[in-house]
Amino acid sequence: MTKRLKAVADISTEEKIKAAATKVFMQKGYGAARTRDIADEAEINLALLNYYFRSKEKLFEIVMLEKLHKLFAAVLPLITDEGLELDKKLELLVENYIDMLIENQDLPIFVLSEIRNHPEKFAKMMQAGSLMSSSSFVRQLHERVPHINPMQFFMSIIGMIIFPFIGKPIFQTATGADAAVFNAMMQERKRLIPIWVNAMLNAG
Amino acid sequence: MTKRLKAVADISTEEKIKAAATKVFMQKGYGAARTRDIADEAEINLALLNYYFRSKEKLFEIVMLEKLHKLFAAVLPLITDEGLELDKKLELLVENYIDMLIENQDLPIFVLSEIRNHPEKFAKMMQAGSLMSSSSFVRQLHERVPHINPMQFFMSIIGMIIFPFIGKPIFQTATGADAAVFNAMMQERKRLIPIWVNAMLNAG
DNA sequence: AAGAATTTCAATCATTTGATTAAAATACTT
DNA sequence: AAGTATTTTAATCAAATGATTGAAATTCTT
Repeated sequence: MTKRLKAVADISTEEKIKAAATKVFMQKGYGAARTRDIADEAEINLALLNYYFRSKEKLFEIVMLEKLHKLFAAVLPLITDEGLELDKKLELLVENYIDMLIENQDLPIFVLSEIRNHPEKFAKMMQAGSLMSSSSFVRQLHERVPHINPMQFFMSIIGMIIFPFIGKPIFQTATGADAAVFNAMMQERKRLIPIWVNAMLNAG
Repeated sequence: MTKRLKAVADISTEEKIKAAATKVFMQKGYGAARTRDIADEAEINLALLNYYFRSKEKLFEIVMLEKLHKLFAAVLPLITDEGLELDKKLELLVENYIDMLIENQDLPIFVLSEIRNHPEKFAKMMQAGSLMSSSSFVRQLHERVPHINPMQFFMSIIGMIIFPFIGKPIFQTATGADAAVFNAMMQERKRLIPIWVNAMLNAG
């Protein structure tokens, strides 16, 4: 009861700060992000940031956990699905992942560079990593091409999906392409990558 | 004459600072790197950093330019070589690049995340980017599979080569592999990727 | 409407950080 | 060896930064 209408305000300000923090952390990374940048972006007093989140680090952990989840949620449920054959799984994986990445273009570079900068934390992510290597997707790859380490295929598939978004600043200027052209190319890859992977599996 | 023996000392201290800066910048990124970390790492007085390099930013530019060069030097001369047929070029590209990356495992994530954090600078790199899309390698890809944008192949090939190094923290825990196992897998990829790319080109 | 709880703010603190300075130490020239 | 130029150091500065405080404003309860 004491909480009913309060909760509304809570969400409003707290979410405003979290959204601003997400934006600033994603742009500059944890180390270069300033709590004042976040406060300005959220249009709130600096003290409110500490009032709601106690510290820069705690706020970052919340943002980071959400991003980590987003990066893995698009792939884990699919590749661990036991009742889906390889070809269909591959097709859905590519389509879902590329769609998500088009909407979140600098998610991968953010997550991967922050992981590199704070390798100590992220024991939680290790869990997701292990789930991958024991997934039915990897097992199916192994059954299809028994004499090659399925992780070799897995790294290649994920690389083909994710890497264009990480290397975008280079590729985009390389091709002189604007955002629309880049996105169109990513759309095209939803069709190409499954064809290519099948060719790789048959060659492997 | 005034410079003869002086030069020896110059190189020693200046190089010590540059080496320390390289290490710290690569570990933490520009924004989170502290000049005092660099001075400590180099075992020199903080003032010497500014004596030799004027500022943190100038020092960073030197380090960054070297890293950028290293990242592109391993690939540009090869893919722009007009007198090498596609298959051989691909084979050499994969071998050279993977060898270089095994020796410089966090080069890609460092360069790519710094480019993202300071997109304004790096007009120099755009040059390298353009050289790629007009390279004979890309032209040869286009001749081999005319109905597909050769940059689609190019992104996939570079992605298969580079991405495992960027995603290493995840893949390594995913597989429970130590550094030696990871490196062995990268060696194995020197053989696999050319086979796979050929299969892709034939399927394309 | 009065009183209590929550939220917001301006001001301020203690550290950290990039950079400078002036003096000391070292190396070089003659 | 004396004098000059170069390199190194300790001390310090001003600005930036994460965080706190106490009071003001707002919202909620009764």
